[in-house]
Amino acid sequence: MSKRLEKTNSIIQAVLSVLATEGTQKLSMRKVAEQLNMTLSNLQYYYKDKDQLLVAAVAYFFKLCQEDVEQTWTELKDHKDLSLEEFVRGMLALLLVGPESQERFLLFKEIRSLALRNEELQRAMDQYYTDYCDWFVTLWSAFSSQPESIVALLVPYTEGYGIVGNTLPLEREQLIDLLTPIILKLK
Amino acid sequence: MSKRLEKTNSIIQAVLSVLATEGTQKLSMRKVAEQLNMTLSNLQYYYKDKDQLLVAAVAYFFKLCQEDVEQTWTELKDHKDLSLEEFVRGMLALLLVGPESQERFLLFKEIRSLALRNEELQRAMDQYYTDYCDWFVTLWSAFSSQPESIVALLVPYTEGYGIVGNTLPLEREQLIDLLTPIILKLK
DNA sequence: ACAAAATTAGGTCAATTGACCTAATTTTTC
DNA sequence: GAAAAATTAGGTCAATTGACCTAATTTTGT
Repeated sequence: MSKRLEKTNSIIQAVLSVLATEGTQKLSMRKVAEQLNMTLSNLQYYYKDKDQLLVAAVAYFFKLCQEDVEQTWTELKDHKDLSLEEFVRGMLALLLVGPESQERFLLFKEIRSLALRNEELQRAMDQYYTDYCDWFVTLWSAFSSQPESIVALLVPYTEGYGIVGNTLPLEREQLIDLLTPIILKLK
Repeated sequence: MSKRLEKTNSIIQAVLSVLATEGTQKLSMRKVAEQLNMTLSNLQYYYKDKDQLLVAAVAYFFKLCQEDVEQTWTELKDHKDLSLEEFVRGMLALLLVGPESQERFLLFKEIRSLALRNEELQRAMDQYYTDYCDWFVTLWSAFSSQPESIVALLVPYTEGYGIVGNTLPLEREQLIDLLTPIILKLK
């Protein structure tokens, strides 16, 4: 990894850190530089304006998420002794993020908030979700003849769960019990 | 309705209008006053700071939504001649909002963005969703013995659909075809 | 050692914003 | 018609922010 790449990565991590701890409204170039013990000038040497910084940070974040899902998928797949049902339950447990992934989901919310009035970010997010769905379809196609249905069910559901999950009349475990047979029937 | 109430209502409508057209970041006391052809001083005569204004606006918005929901409730009640399947399909068609309800959904997103770093608004939203789920459970309990499951399925799904609905591998009609039998099986 | 890359220091500038304030005037209410 | 409520006018003040700039210095790669 080139020095420049190392640096831009650390910058972007600082952006995400500020975003997670203080939110969109308080995210400024100065604050990011401060967190890195870096000069504002130097930060601007790498990202000449805030927009470029945000776009880069969002791209980085999406890449991280995709890698996470990919890793869990292969881990579950390597578990040859898992039944299909156990596999589905494992995926659901991953997707219906509990309090452990709170920060990540908080970041999702902040980024959504940023993208709301930023066309470039909006496009980037749409692209991310499209790619994510495509990829997810190919994964499920190993188990089902209608992977599109599974994806079209799971992706919006997990998004929505992150928003209203704590106000539902069922607990997370019950949701997994509810969803698992539905997925299994989409063979 | 008292004069004061009329005025505060018009103020709050202006807040929502600015929120819908320009978004959270560009919402300022001055802009709201400007939209009302009102002095900043006068606006501050009614709401002494921005927080009070936001809290009032969000409460108003939720009340509107609740009223909508209530109206749909009575409309559904009057339609006694619908088959269960038609009923479910109709409900799904309503919930999977198309471009027609864009503005309302945009407002939802903006308010979510506001609430992200405002505990009072956060509590208000949670309360709104909880009430909404309760109401929805009572509605479905007329058709199913597990209305909680239906609600726990539909509410997050429709939330998520509003976010990622346009990037899914299935069209809206196909989604309704997919979801209807799932709901019908939860009897 | 030399050139390029990275970094610091230190600034300017215009714009926005929330929070305050007072005095005068108009409108409403009773 | 008098008191209360609503409204205007006009301001101040401190803080933040993004964007921009230049000159000097240090670090790194080769």
